[in-house]
Amino acid sequence: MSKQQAPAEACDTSLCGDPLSQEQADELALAFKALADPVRLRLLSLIASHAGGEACVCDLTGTFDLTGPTISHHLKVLRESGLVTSERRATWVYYRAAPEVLARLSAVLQPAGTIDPATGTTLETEIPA
Amino acid sequence: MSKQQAPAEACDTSLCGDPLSQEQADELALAFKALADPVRLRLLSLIASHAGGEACVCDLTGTFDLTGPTISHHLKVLRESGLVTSERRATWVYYRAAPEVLARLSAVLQPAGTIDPATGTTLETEIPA
DNA sequence: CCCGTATATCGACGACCGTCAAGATAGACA
DNA sequence: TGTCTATCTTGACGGTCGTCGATATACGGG
Repeated sequence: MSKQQAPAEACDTSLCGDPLSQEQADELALAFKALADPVRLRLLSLIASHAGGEACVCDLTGTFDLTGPTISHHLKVLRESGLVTSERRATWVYYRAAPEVLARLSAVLQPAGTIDPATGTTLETEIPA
Repeated sequence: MSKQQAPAEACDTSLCGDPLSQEQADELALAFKALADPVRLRLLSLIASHAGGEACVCDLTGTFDLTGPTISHHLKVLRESGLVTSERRATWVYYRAAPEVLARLSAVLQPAGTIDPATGTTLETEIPA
């Protein structure tokens, strides 16, 4: 298989195009570090897949054999990494996923293997005719 | 290899569709943990962007202010997580990125934010009143 | 205003991680 | 065989991370 060299834009935000400066790597590593824990991954998926696109903390704690403070800690890591946002409504705090941040991370990983040679675009830039 | 691009199934391998079992989360966390370090991210990007799709260790060590053993350690983490493969040719060892693994991780993150609304899948950017 | 529930912070402890120096292994070549 | 270079392994040290119990803050309801 020959290597597919897509238009310059497709590689701009990915691993295949730029040797990734130290600052970029530092920033990306912070985000991936937030994803590098099974509990946080499950929290994120619970939030992202929850009806209405948001989930209250009380919806999340029951899923794990972990104490409240631990869940709160993981949510804080997700929040500070920008992967989720939180909003307090009355007694409860609701979390929702941050689509742009997730899309950015996805774009970094994608073109290294799955650039479509035909369009040269990634999925999120694909425009239906 | 089949493409999982069917509109209705776009959530099957992503955060938006499945609450992500503990086993899935454990496995994904291992991969993201391998990405959760600036040095490894830069190593991966150097490998992925290198001419011919592969890079020898001697091409990589010069980029960092780190000792040989440390680079070797990071390459081992990348190797054991499946993100890269290695092959010895004569005195040198060549590394290349593993496209399928990267694509899988990319797919996990993507649909949470960037599914086309026409496909009818959940979309967090679209917030109904 | 006080009480109960929901969520977050603090402080501590054990486990894991990144880094290094020293030594080991693999291959090329004489 | 012996030596040189390239790469990996080992063992150790300091720092960071996940988890907990105790405590604090926020809010609604009596």
